Amino acid sequence: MTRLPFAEQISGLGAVDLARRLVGARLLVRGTGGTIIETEAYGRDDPASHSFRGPTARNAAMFGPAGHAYVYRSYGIHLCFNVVARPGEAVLIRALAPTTGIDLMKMRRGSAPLCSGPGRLTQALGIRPEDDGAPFDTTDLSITLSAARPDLLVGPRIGISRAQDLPWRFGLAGASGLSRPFPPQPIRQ
DNA sequence: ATACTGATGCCCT
DNA sequence: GGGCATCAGTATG
Repeated sequence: MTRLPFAEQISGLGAVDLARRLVGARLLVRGTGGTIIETEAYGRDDPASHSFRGPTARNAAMFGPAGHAYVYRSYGIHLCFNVVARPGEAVLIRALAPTTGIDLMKMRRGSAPLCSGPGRLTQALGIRPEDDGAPFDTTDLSITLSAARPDLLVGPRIGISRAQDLPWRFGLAGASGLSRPFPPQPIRQ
């Protein structure tokens, strides 16, 4: 049973919808990976987004094809890994529950936590600057969406100074290994 | 538990 | 020169 290319599965989704869909999906990078448990959406007219001021050399992948990777260096030290949605929109992957290649992740990281936080996750998975702009559905890089729609936690994004009010951070309810706790969730009935 | 600091790349004004 | 979509280490309640 074949499956649609990842780019087609997410075709037309904005960053917020894609961020919600990616929680619970499986991410594999060259033999390491796990279940995505935390994401953040970054929009096109979003003051906290790298795309806010339009295309540059650094953010070019955010304006490239949907369903490709956007990888950038953060604070000069860490890499952060995103999935491109509509033009100028992307989803930051902030945490995984590791399932595959855990020994390799431990060698790269040295100590726990392995994938709790965007910089730790890229180190554990061996993400490289050259992965910027790369497609999924390859032997190096793949995402498998989950059929289930798990309960999500929602909260403000981490580590930004603008648009702090937007509830564009999403987490898998009940997951351990979130990069930070979520605020108390509103009651759903 | 929170608070600060240094490491470092690179786009922005 | 300023400001980060961060982390690890250290210091202090």
